Amino acid sequence: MVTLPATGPERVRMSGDERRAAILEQAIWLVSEQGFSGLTVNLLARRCGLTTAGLLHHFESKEALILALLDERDRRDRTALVEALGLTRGQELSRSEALAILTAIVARNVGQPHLVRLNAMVRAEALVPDHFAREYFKLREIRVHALFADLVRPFTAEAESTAMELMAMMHGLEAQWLRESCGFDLVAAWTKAAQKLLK
Amino acid sequence: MVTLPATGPERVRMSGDERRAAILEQAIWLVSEQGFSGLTVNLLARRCGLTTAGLLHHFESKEALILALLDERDRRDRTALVEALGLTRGQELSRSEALAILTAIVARNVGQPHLVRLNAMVRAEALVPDHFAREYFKLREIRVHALFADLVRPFTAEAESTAMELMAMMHGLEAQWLRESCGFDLVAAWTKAAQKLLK
DNA sequence: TGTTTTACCTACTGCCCAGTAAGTAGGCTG
DNA sequence: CAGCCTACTTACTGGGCAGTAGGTAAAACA
Repeated sequence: MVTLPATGPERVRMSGDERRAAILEQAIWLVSEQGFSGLTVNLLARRCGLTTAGLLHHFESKEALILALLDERDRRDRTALVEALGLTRGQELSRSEALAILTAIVARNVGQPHLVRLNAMVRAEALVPDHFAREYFKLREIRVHALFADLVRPFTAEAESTAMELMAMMHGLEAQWLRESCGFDLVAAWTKAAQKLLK
Repeated sequence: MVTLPATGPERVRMSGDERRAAILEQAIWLVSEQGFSGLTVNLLARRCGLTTAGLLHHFESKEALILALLDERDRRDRTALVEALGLTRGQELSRSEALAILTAIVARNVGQPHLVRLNAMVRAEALVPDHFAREYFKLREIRVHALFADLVRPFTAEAESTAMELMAMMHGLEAQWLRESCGFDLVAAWTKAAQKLLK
């Protein structure tokens, strides 16, 4: 292996937790820039100022790293969701309150297109029948589906199908927005679309 | 390279065109089964009963092969679309006629999930900023967008945004359908959703 | 202060990758 | 039947890949 010299003099020694966090942060950027198949252990290691072996000291395999990556992204997402739901926890929401929450989620995503891209790309990659992350996404979508359904149930007869439509629309619009290099107002497009779905 | 022996006695010699078609057919299956990164020249060659070198006699590089693959898929899709549009060419469509056409497109896709998966996976992969297929998908989505907009213009004030919503919903629902292993009635879900969007 | 733990390195392995060079053999055309 | 075109082969190359073995030195702890 072409173990390039680690970034020379300014080599840093971090604690395990710090280093792992730094690696995951870089990994998120790398996947979003280069795609899933563009994530190589050596490249990621170099970006972190490490060697391959140094990186693999913290994650025992590439697959383990990717699963940790997904968890990390998920954790951030969940945090944001909880914030968006915020004070309204457990209440019966009105149509416009639900719409506001859904829009807040999308609005947050607008601020971090690299995370949205990461998500979109790995989610698609995981469509491969025996993909190791397939189950992960299946479960995740079930959770989000349940959340959306709860959100709209108070004022919608068909909460299940509406939730599915909202998810499909959100993912679909986000993908188009990424394809057009964030060149249109995603929040506006989403709000307009979501209103049609929330009848 | 581990050039495995080509399939022994039943080795077939085809004409260039036949062989190229056979290779593309196999490639479509392979990508849809293994993902984009699962497409290796050697594996594809073996599935076609060829060696790596034999395959590369027909496509000068892997990238050229993939672009040919996209064109092939596109060609099939367009053929289907023309069929769906069929007799209605150039007419002003009613809302229910437009819905019928949109549903026909989805209904056709239900019959070939491997093509849908191929499409979804490569489209996501092409979100990478400098991906060689990025421009391809950008143009393609513009074309489909224009087509959908024309379809709904006669009875919709906001044809542009509605077309975008339809595309997003179609892709989003198809992705969920694939993730759930074709485990729900995609056409029904689509029809219900499209009706909400066509106001 | 001596011992242990751990972050990280150098140096390496074996594998698979896309692609090439040079030759063989089957089918078509003169 | 002669010669050519082309489909396809064997055999190879250089490079990148994930992962490993074994060592070094800094921090943490006794």
